[in-house]
Amino acid sequence: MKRKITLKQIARELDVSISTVSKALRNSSEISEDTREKVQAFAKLYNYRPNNIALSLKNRKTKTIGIIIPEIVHHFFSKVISGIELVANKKGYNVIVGLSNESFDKEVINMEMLANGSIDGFILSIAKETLLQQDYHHFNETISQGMPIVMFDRIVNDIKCDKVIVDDVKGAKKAVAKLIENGCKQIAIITTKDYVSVGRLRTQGYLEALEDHKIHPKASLILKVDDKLVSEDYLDVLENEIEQLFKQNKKLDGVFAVNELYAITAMKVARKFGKHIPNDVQVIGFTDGVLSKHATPSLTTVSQHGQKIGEKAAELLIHKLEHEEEEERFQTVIIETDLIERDSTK
Amino acid sequence: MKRKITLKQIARELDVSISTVSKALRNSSEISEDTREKVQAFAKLYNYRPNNIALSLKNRKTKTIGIIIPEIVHHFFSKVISGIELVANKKGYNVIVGLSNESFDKEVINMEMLANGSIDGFILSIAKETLLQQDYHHFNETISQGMPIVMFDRIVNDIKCDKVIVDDVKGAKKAVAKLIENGCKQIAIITTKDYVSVGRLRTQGYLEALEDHKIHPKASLILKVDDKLVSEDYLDVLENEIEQLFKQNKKLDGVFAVNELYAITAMKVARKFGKHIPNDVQVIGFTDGVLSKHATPSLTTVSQHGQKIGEKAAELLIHKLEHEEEEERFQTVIIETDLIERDSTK
DNA sequence: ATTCGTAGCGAAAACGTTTTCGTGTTAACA
DNA sequence: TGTTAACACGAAAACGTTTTCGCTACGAAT
Repeated sequence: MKRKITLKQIARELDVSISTVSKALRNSSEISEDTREKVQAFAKLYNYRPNNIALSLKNRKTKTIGIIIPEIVHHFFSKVISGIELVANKKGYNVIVGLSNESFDKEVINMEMLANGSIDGFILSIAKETLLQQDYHHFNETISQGMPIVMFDRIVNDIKCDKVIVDDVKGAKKAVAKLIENGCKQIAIITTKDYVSVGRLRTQGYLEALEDHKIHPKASLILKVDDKLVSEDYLDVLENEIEQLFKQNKKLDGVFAVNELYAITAMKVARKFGKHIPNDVQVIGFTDGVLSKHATPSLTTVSQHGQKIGEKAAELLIHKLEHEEEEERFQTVIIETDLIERDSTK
Repeated sequence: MKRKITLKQIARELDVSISTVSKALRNSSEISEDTREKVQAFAKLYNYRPNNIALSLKNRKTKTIGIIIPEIVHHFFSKVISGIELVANKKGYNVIVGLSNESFDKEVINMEMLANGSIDGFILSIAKETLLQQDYHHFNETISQGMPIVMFDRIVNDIKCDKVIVDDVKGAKKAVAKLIENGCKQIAIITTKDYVSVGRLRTQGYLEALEDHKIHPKASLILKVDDKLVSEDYLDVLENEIEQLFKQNKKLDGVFAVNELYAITAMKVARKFGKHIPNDVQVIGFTDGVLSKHATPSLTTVSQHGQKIGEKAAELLIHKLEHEEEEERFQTVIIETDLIERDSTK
C-alpha cells in the first residue's frame, strides 16, 4: 500500500526544494528546462496528483457544490441532480448531496454540516416542513456568510438568491385549457394543500384557465390532498379521497392532477367507476416521470424539464462563484413547461 | 457579509493564543475555567464552527464518502443512495456523488477527481462499459493507495474489496418457481446480454428453477435484449423484440423479466395480443420500483431492497474506515430478495 | 574592476486546525 | 531559602499546497 506521493517527498527524492517542484509541475518559467523535465518525469512515474484538500484550504475554494433536496427517490429530483452534475462536472466541480427528508431539522443540520468550508455554494429545494414553519434563518445566515444559494422548484421569494422555477401557473393553465378545448365540461383538480407553493400555483393556473373560458369553478371539483402523512396507507387514503371526488361529481369528465401519482391514481379510480380513458374522462398530470410514460394508458403530462432546471441552477451558481466581483443582483429564471400529449387525452 | 470566524480571530480579540482558544473550546482541563467560559461565550456569540477543510487536512480524513453510480435517475440507485446517506449521516459522514453514465471514461475521471484527498472511501456500482471492457485498473489503483472500496450490485469478483449484492440467482429462481407453481407451462425470460452480471445471474436462476421442476429450457423462450442502445426508439425496439417473442411462442403463459421496464412492456405487448393478465399470462419482474407498484395490473416483483443494500454498503465502508488496524479481509454480503406478490400473478 | 541584470532556485508565509512540548508563575513543602 | 509540583498558557510543528520574496552566482555592461 503506497500512500499518495506529495510535493515534499518528490522534493526530497530529487534533492530540490518544495517550491521548485511545485513550480516545475506548473511549468513556471523560473525553473530550468532540465529540472522541469526531471521533476515532471518523476511526478508522472509516481502518478503525482495535488491533494484537493490542501488546495481547498489554500484557495479557500472547494470546487464543490452542495445540494440539499427533500428526497432523492423521486424522478424529478434525480433528474435535477443529473442536470446539476452534468454542468458541474463539465466545469470541474463536484456535487455533494444532503437529504432533508422534508424535515426542517435535517435541512438545517445538513446545511450546517456543509457550510463549514466543505462547499462553495448551495443548490436546494426547500423541505415541506420548512415551508410550513416559514423559518428561513438558515438560508439567510448562510447567505450573509458569503455563501451563495440557488433555489429551485420549491422556493420562497424574499430570500436574496438566484432561483430557478417552472412556470407552474402557466403550465397548469396550458393543461387545463387543453382539457377544455378537448370538450371537458366538468374538470376537477387534484392538488396539495396551499402551503406547498407549487400546489398553490398550479391551482391558480387551473382557476385562471377556467376563468379564461368563462367557466365557474366549483368547490366540489377542487380536491386538496394533505400529503403530510407519509404513512403506509397513504395510497389508500389518497384513493379514497379521489373516489369521493368522483362520487360527488357524477359528470366529471376531466382531471388535472398536480403530480404523477395523483394522476394515475385518478385513472385507476376512474376505471373502477367504469369510465373509459380518454373517452369518458381525460386526465393530465404534472411532472413528466417514468410513471406517466409507462402507465396504461400513457399519461398526458406537463413536463417541467428537471434536467434543464438542474443545469440552469448549476450555471447560475457557478457563475456567481466565479464572478464574485460583479455587483450583487439576483435573477429568477423560469423554465418553460411543455405539454406532452399521450393517450390519456383525446 | 461577515466571513466565518476563525480561531485566530477569536484569539486576537480575546488576547490569548490560538492554542488556548482551541483547547478552551474542546474543554481541555489545561485551561482555567475563567478563560474557558470567556472563550466559549465569545465563540457562541460569533457562531464559531471549525473549518472542515482544515480539519480534513490535519486529520487526513474527510469524513466524506464518494459514490459512483451509472445513473441517478433510476429507482434502484436512488434507493441505494438514500440508504447510504442515512447511515453515513448518522455517523457524521457526507456523501458526494459522481455519475458514470455507464461510461468507462467518466467512471475513471470521476474516481480520479475524488481520490485525491476529497473522500475517505468509495461505494460504487460498475458502469456497463467498464464491465464490457473488463478494465479494472482504476479500482485496483485506488485500493492500492489505501482507499477502501465497497461495490454493490454490479460487481466483479476478483477485486480486493467488500461487496454487497443481491442473490440474483436465488431471487430469479424464486420468481420462476412461483410461476411454475401457479401453473405456467411456457415461461419466457426477458433478460440482458450476458456481460451484465445481474442479467447473467438472473438467467441462471431461471434455468435452475426450470431444471428443478424438470422443465426443458427452450431457446426461443429466452430473449436477451441488447441494452447498449440508449437511442430514442429504444422502447420501440424493445417492444418489437417482445412481440416477436410472443409470436414465436403462441402458448406463452408466463414471463419473468429481469427489470421493471421489460416486465411492464411485456404486459403491454400481452394485452396487445389480447391476452389477459394474470389469467392468460402471468408476469413477474425484478427490482421493486414505482413502476411495479403503480402499473395496471400492479406487478409482482422480486424486491432487491435497494435501501438496505445502501445501508449495508455504508456500514461496511465506515467500519473499514474506522478500524484500519484490523487485518484485511473482505466480505461479500448478500441481501435477500423478497417476492412481492401483486396482481400480475394468480 | 565595479555595477547591474538575470537565471535558477530556496525559504517562508499563508490557509485553519490540533497537539506536543515547553515556560513562567505561584503555592506548597522541606 | 531553595526545591518541587501544579496550573495556565503560548510557541511551534504538522497536514499539502501556492506564491512572494530574497538570495546567489554568473555573464554582460560600464
